[in-house]
Amino acid sequence: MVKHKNNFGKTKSVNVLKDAELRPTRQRVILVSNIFKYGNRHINAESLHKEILGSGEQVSLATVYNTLHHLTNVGLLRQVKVNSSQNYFDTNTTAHHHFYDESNNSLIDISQDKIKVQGIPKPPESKKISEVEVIISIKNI
Amino acid sequence: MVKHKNNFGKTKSVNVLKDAELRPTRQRVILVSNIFKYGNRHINAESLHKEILGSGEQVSLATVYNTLHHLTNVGLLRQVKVNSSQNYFDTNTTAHHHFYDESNNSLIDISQDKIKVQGIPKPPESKKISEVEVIISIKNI
DNA sequence: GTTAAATTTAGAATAGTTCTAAACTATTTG
DNA sequence: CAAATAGTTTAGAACTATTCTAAATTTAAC
Repeated sequence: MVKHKNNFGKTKSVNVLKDAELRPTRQRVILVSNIFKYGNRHINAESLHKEILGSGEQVSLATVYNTLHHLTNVGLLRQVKVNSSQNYFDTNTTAHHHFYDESNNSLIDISQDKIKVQGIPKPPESKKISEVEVIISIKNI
Repeated sequence: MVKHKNNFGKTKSVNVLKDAELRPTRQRVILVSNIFKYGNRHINAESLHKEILGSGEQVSLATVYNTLHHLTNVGLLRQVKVNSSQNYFDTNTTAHHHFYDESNNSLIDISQDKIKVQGIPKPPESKKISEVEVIISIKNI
């Protein structure tokens, strides 16, 4: 897969963090730059941590977890509901769906307008719907 | 919630196991009886284990895990893909969908004929679809 | 610059699950 | 039906992903 490196440098990362009312610490700036440097991605904590160490920067794994959760709380990331042992965070926070490849635990986006879900029932009393997600599991033929 | 106890005694459990080419050991018979005694359920290993110990029977946790996986492999159970820390096994193996209650990690079945998913895209080259699942996350108002 | 508050960190703790290898049980064979 | 063998169970160790803790550090405000 070809990844396009976007313009997501230090200044932009600092602004993103400030807008989210998160202090732009050295670690968070590194994390935000890496997370949003490419187009939409599906990230898990361990591999993001390795990626950052690999680029010569130092951020602890605990901070990676903390930051992923902070970014999720402010709506910059979204957790994907797949039954992998690891937690996946998606940089695409707009409504969309996923192929989930069971053979290598990878996710592929499916745009919202491709798939129509009809007949969503009313949620139970005193509950509201927070998200509708279609997961299409795939495996090798 | 009211649970209806069905007729799923020892003989029936033994037959279910034999049909699945699993040896009907004491432990497996206990497990199968408990799993299928009520209507459709969403089970996780820890609580099934507690339930069995509570009824005065002895089965190790390792055997609970082993048996849940065996039953899944032969198609008697199905794993549900929600992003809880625990793995859920569903006794309803027919195609259907779920409400996932984020407030208490519980699942509610939605029958297949209620929800229509249209426009499922073709899977990538040399992959095939193994399952299409709609997860409607709900939370307290 | 000083201070107060927020953040980071290493490592411990936790939770859920899988692994291991010895003991046991079910089935097959003679 | 006894012995052989193949499959199963088990306790506990190991493992993996994640969260917690509390001390050290950094940031932001004054």
